[in-house]
Amino acid sequence: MSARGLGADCRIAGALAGSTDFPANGCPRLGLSTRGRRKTWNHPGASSSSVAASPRHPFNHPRSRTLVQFDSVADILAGKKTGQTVHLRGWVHRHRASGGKLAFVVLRDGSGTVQCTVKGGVADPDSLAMAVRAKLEASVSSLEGTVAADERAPGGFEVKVARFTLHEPNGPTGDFPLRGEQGTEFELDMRHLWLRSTELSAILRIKHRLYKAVHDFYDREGFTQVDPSVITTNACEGGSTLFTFDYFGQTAYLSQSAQMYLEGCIFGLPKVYSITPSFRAEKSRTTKHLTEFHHLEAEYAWWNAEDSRVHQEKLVTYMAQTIARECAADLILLKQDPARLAKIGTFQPGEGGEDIDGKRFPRIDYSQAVDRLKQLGFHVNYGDDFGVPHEKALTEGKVNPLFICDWPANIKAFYMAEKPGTDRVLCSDMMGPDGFGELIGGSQRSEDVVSMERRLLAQWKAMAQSKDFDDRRQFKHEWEAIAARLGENATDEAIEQAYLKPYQWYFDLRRYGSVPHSGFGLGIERVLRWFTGQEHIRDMLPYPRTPARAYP
RNA sequence: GCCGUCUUAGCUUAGCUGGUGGAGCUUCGGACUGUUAAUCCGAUGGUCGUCGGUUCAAAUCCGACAGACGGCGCCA
Repeated sequence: MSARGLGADCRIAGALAGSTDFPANGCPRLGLSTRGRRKTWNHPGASSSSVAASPRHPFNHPRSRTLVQFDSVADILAGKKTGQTVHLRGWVHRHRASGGKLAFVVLRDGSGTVQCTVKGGVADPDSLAMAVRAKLEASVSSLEGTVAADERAPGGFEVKVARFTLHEPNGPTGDFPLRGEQGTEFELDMRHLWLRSTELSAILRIKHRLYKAVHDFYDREGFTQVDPSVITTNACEGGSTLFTFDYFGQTAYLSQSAQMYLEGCIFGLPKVYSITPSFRAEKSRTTKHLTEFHHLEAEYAWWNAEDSRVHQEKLVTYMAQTIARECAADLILLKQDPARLAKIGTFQPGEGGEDIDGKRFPRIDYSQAVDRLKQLGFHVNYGDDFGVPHEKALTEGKVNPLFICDWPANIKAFYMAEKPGTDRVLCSDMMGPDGFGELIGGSQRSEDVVSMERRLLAQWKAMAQSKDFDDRRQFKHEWEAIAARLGENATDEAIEQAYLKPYQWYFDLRRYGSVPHSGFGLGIERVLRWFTGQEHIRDMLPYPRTPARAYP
């Protein structure tokens, strides 16, 4: 988050700006009916209002006297508590003291911030002394006071405090390290404390809604969520570098994709999806790469590549519409216009999409994309992969993402289905607008074992001629390792067969009851970055992992 | 892996053609019963990333190294 230039007021944790998610009366999930005859946990008739009627009402248990019912700042700011006595707890968000006889403590409780005025004569002397010396970000375990509307208070309401207690299990709270202007490096070193910022809180709340939207969508679409393992002995796809580790004496990898495991699931459950961490060991230094990211992957029996695209645009549209509707306040806090997201998935004249059922992302064939880039003055030839400048040129200023379809087989993975009579494969990359990058990579999967084995070997052996030194070294290393294992039997053909051996379980899926099928992988953090319009993908997670950072 | 930028007090930074390093915030002390990132007065705080070189003299010029950040490639 490049928050440079923002005032400290915007920077340290705080107001959640209109969230309606916070339990209105403490903890309704533990709500007990105080009136019902059946005094059971999770009584279906238990309503929070029955507890709220008495703000000091302890949980309905004779030994729970210490559990005072706490009020929420959000309710105070909504005017629901005016004139009432409230009990609050939270953190010191701002602190202003004057003369040892008056202190303003702006309290943050996760639902918002409110000014609490601690005055001599109103508060008892111990409370006043504690409030005067309270440090920024100290925790307030108990604050009791009366709510009043007051124009002098930010937000229009303040709490006139009678009792104020700090929670200091390790002695007086020290000086909070984050304040005012901060550099990127310092923010990242202090990530565990920086997580209290309003922006990160807003982003993580939006991410939560995004996950919920995904699960709602797939539930409605009849999909089953499955849990493929993140530990794998398959160095699948080849392309990306994997993190390796010792798994009880054998080399194992942190998975970079659940795809192959999902493919194995569709024969019992024809439509499956998963959300798993995926790991990439490349030293990518960009604003859209993480070494650990969250991967939404889905796989479906009987669907072809275009069926898959229709599904993908439906998913992404649902995500965008849901976030636009449910997270408007957090989007505004992040200086984003919810209307921008609301437009995603709607027909936009001039973007090249067809106006079928009013919602459709444009598609462009790979060779059309090459022609278009040539018109724009790029030096690209049929067969080339696209780089960032090409992607930007094709997506600049658009509302909807763009599908680039049916790429040449030799620059795509071996498992993609060949397009009959061409040198291409049935696949598409969904490119986010304005260079937000590849959001989805998807394809129809090949069912042809001979073709997949041929392409797998061809891509492996091509590494020997690669321009990249690491590729050549890796090929040599792998080849020699297999040869050494085979000993006297190490003919070229035997080595190649040995290389293919780990994939045999995957090819079995084609040998026994194969079906045409398709699937895709979506980078949750990439989509979230696009939705929240943030500069860097690392702020899409609480503890981002990049090549230079695994702490805190 | 390649390319670029940066590294000065706890934090954010100024420091031109080399001549004994300035500020804001924090912290500490003082004043203050209506502040809004409180304000006002005073004080503390710096082997200028590390090592080496040029020079009478280096934060400043040169080199190497380290770390961070960013761009490319790879991808989600």
